Amino acid sequence: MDQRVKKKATIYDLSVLSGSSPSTVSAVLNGTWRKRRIKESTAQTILGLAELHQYTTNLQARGLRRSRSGLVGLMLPVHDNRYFSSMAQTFEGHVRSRGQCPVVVSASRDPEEERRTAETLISYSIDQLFIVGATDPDGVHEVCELAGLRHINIDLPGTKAHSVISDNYQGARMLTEAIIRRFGNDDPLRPDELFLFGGRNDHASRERIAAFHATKKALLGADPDDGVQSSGYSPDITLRAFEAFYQCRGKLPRALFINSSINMEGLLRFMAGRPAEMFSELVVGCYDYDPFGSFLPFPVIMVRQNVEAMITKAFELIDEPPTAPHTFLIAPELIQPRSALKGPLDTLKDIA
Amino acid sequence: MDQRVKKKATIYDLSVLSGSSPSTVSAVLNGTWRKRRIKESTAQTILGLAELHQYTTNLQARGLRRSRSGLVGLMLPVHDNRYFSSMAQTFEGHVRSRGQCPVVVSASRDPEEERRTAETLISYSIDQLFIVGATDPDGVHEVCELAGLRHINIDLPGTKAHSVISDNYQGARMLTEAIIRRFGNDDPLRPDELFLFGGRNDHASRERIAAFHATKKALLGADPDDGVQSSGYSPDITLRAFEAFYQCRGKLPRALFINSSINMEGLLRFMAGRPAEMFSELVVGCYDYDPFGSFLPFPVIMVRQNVEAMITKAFELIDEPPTAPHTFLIAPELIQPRSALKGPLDTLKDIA
DNA sequence: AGTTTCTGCACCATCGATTGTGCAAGCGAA
DNA sequence: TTCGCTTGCACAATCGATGGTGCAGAAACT
Repeated sequence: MDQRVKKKATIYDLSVLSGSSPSTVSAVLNGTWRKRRIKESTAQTILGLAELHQYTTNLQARGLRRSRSGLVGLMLPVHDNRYFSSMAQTFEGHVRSRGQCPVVVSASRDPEEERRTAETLISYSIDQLFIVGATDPDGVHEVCELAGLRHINIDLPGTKAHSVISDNYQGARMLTEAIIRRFGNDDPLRPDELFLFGGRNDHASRERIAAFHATKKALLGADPDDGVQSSGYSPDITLRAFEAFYQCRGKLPRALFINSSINMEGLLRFMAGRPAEMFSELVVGCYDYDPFGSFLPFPVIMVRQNVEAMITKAFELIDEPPTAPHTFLIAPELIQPRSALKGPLDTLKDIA
Repeated sequence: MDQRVKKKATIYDLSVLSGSSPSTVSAVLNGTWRKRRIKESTAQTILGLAELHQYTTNLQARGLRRSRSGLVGLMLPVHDNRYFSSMAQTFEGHVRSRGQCPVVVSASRDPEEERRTAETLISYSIDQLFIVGATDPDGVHEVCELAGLRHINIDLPGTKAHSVISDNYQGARMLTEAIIRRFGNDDPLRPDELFLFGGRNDHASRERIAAFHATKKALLGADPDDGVQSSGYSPDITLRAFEAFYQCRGKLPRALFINSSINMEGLLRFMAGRPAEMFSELVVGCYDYDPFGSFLPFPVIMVRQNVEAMITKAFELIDEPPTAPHTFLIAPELIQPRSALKGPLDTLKDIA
């Protein structure tokens, strides 16, 4: 009875021990026993035995029978980033509070990997899939659709399922404006002194770049065409973009719009080894919030996407009866330099 | 045939279509068909049909039968932190390269939650569990042991299973030394000017604190008893510790040893709203690495734990036949201020 | 021709839980 | 006493894949 590594108890074991049938045991243990008119005392007996023998449901068996698993998937581009990891943290909280089990995986922004990952999750009969920042949301949709899996896009929109995304245009507008206004009237920013680094050809980048251009034009009167240096979502490519810029012009712009914290890491790589004074006059706007990024030696204005609101909205939508795909915008928030905001961790129990 | 949301094809469907038995189909699809002496041509037929009908294995069914799932679990304290999220990123790479599916979940440093989480994962018949930074590793061990689940501790050691952890003592020694040496001989640091913030009563904190004391004593000749302000792993408690300290002494210490990046966020919260000049002379050592943290306006010396080495070692150990529990130390690395290091993301394909 | 050895596959029990259905015993009413 | 209803549960099919075993027919050998 107390041997190490004993087999786990099953409903059949409890059935023998209790003298009831497996189906009765099953009903008692999964809570449907009142509906099946099982006597209270029978239920108590079985529950007692279950406790005693440390019974736990084999969720694979249940999943096989019910053809759902109780697993809820979150597919991220990458883990190693405060934006996405706070997404994971928030997501977990929601899933847990629904009594399900979160499964967080990353797919490296690779369309092929994204589809494979979705397929794997489907093979485990996950109940729902939240697709965050996918490079090819519609490709993933295809896979989910075939399997009849409820899914929703977050952060980057698709055309075939609901999407909940940051209001990138407004966010970028606010950010560009804040960067420009940061310079006083005595020495105002010139249009050719503000550059955008990062981004690629995705919806978020396009919106941000459009807002960047429009706001520059509106506030600075002009907007030279070369104001944007695409460099994907890679620190190293961004580093090279900065190096190329620097080589070419002999200096950095006075002000930068950086498309994401990942690109911001490219700026850090550029800064490493160069004198701090080189950057003392710099003003940076970054479309993402990172508490440490907010305290760099130069002013960094950041945009915090409202992760909590996005996840909440996504959970609402995913449960609703399906309608024509729609994209929901969630307003992000402008964060002044030197701000240390609370995050999902702050809701955890504090233990000193 | 092309209806939306058709049921997924099973081996039975393919069995009918191909005229072979389900077991033959199964063998062909899971690759054991040569061992079962299935004719090449039969196999090809079935593979062709599988392709045609987009067959994918129902992994819950397989898992039920084989009583393993192909899932490998990683249990983190929290997601929203560069140390743990880089752990997740690295872990994923390893699991994927073994053809299994990573499942990353967090358990909030709550012993109860840790055990529940382990139990849930066990109910899904995960194959292995990597337990990172658990508050009660031995409690989790108990649960795993009962289920015969292979598991290993990372970051915080347990006494009942192998552990792979950072060499906290050496790391803290290096860090303390680097902080002290940062001050020149003309205005050397006094013992009562260096304080440690953060940490609680766990193995890592104890080791670090011990090394902190020892190194202070060795290099500064003395070590007043009140040099340590425990504040758990919570930004807010750390904030309050700084506020209390400041209230009491009217200033911050000249030098700080901060126990983790989470505690470091407490310092950020303290900085927010206070003038930057207040911190211009500060020297900080932080036991954790965060690229943005490395570029704060004052020198921040960081310790980077070798996540890749830890995970690699853990994978080696978890596959080995079990022996008496042993703790393996992995040397961390001292990172000079203003360093932007490569991380797990840099191994991904760069797409501009 | 008779016997042994391969080939190539089918059969069937099994993993553990779920759920539609059936049915006996008990009870009240007619 | 008989009919009908309720109570309390057991039976058995099912989810999809796996793998041990057995067996017919062909090939090889004596």
